[in-house]
Amino acid sequence: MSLRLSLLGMLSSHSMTGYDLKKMADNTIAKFREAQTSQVYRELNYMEDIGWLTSVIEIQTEKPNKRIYSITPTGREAYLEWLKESPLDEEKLNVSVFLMKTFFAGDRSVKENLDIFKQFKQACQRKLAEIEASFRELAEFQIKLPEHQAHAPYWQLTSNFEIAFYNMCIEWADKCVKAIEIQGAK
Amino acid sequence: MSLRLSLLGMLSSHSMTGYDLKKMADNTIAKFREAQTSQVYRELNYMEDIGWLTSVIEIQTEKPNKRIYSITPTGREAYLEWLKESPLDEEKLNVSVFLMKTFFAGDRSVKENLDIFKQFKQACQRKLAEIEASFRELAEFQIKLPEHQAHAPYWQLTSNFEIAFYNMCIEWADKCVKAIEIQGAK
DNA sequence: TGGGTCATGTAACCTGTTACATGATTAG
DNA sequence: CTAATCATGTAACAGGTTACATGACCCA
Repeated sequence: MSLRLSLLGMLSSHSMTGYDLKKMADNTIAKFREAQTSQVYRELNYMEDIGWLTSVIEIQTEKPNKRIYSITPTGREAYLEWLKESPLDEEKLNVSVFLMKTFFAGDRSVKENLDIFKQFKQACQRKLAEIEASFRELAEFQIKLPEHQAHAPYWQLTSNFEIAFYNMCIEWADKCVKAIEIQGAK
Repeated sequence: MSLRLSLLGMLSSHSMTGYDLKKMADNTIAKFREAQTSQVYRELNYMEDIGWLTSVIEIQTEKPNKRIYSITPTGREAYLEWLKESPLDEEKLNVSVFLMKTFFAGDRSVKENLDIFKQFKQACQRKLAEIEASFRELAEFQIKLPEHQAHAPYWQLTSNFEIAFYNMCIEWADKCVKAIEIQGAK
């Protein structure tokens, strides 16, 4: 789903071939979501079927012909709607999807971006609170299963990771807000 | 795959039903990998087919009968092999798989754990170096596509995230090593 | 002469998700 | 009376991965 929308996002600034999209994805969003060639072509077919894209074949003599995809108004609408969704509208806080959207955030207004990053921060703070709660649950679980003693210290390490992760996200979100404010002031 | 191995890991300390496994997964590894009931049963069937598990039906009168799964020696071997693999043996550094394994790290020796966490740290350091390289690639990409000016500051934010993430991982790995050393000294 | 780039895709498979189905007991 | 708990699963679908197939041109 999010690969689909990312391809759409790339096509929203340029018409391109599947081949170009694959290369662009490798250079940009690959860290959050890899794009297999086969999946790229499948998604393009699908989006053409549902009317988000149209394609034209360009005949070349020295090189293989290429099929150039362009976004349609319906496609652009779908893309902007996806971008607009805040991390709270999505069923759960999915950080890698959030990062993919950040990659396309230039297609949102500065105000929208400020709001979204602030919401993201709050969502992370709530996550931290949840982790504390599940910490207690895990402790109860440990009491019920005393034979798991050897495992307990490592369970703690995974909880520590989560806490460090969301704290990092919060700090990052703060820095993003500042950066966007400076950008917006220009 | 990693859900499969996680279920196997849980069964390696206790024989349990699918229902128990689902509950246990919800209480423990759910943050890294969710387990749908349907998938749990499918994986159990599959692992029984390939000889990693056996099952016995326990007839109950007041409650529905239950099918209790037990790990076989082949299954235990497969589990320990999976656990032993360092983050470098796996094709790519997958942090959430690493965390799942951390959850089961009590089934590895203290020495193995120390090695693995040190290797994890090194892998993260290498990732940081890669990010710097891809930073430059992204910059080139921007030069080629000057119309992407509005996007550039947000691309920067995603790179910042990655850097913060791997730095956090490195710090966490250091703390883990210290914690394991203290634990091992007992 | 061998590997990289350009350019398209198909087929099969694996994993994960959603929705559906059943039914008794027990606690509030 | 109603919701939760115990306990099992199937079917269909969606999304991502792996492997395969083709073929010309260009550069070292």
